[in-house]
Amino acid sequence: MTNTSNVRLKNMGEVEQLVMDYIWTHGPSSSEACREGLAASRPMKDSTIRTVLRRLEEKGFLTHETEGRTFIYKASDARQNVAVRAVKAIIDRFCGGSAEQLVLGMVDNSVLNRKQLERLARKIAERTTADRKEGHS
Amino acid sequence: MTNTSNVRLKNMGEVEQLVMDYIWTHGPSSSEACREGLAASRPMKDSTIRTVLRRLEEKGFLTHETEGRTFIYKASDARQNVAVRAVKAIIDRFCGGSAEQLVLGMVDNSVLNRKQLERLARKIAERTTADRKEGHS
DNA sequence: ATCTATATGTTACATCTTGTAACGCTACAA
DNA sequence: TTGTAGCGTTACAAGATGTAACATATAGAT
Repeated sequence: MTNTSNVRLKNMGEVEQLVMDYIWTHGPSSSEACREGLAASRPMKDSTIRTVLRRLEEKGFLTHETEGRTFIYKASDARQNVAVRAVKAIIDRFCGGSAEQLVLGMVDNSVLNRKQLERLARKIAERTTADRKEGHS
Repeated sequence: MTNTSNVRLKNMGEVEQLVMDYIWTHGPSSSEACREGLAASRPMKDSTIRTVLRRLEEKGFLTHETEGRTFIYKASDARQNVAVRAVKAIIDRFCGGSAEQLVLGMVDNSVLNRKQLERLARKIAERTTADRKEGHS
């Protein structure tokens, strides 16, 4: 419930996205690994990608540890959690903090299709039951 | 299904947010109305707010019509639709286009509480049934 | 007809963010 | 010891955003 992070969830730029996606997909990586992995779609000088990595770390999306003398960057958070936090930010901004309206809107707008809705309903049912047993609100 | 808008949903800046919120809350407004309405929390020169309004219109968030010689700005879209579109953007970016994972994540993260989940489940049930009758996917 | 208040048009500018990169320094390997 | 692989530092252009001054036009009052 507590606002876990003061870290402002600024938008990532296009390249920052690419790099995050690379790391989310390939796991902890060196700057060189990123550079090579992205070289085909997005050639970058090594200093470029290192700058991007550093900034992503400053923003809290990445952390790094040293292996030998090489920095290994890894995502601070799973892709999905970042997504959820981003959505949370939107909810706070546009929906006065209530996610419900938004999700209803998504349902109305068919952002979710039938199959998904069914699975979702099941999941919600489980969750609801579990909560009730544990007496959560 | 079709990508309805090419309008890139760039983040609004802080002041732009304030102005949009004002108009969403108060309905179509002149620049002066906005200025006065926001004066307490955010004093601005008239040329300032007019610039903001113009930019919001350029971005497609507002339109205006003339009443006498005064511009009356109104939101192009309801707050909620903008929110849904913003979330859609996130889904495309982080979830490969599938909203399901995200919403499940929201459920797991208690972004939605029990009461909301129940209402949501009901709504989903309705929606699902309706779809089935009409044979939608 | 002229003047004035009010509303819009235009232009400017500082700060931040993002993409891109050059240089320079250091430590390990041959 | 010397090259090279990696990091540190600094720079800079373009775009976004907040802020505002100055110019122009026009409806209404006198």
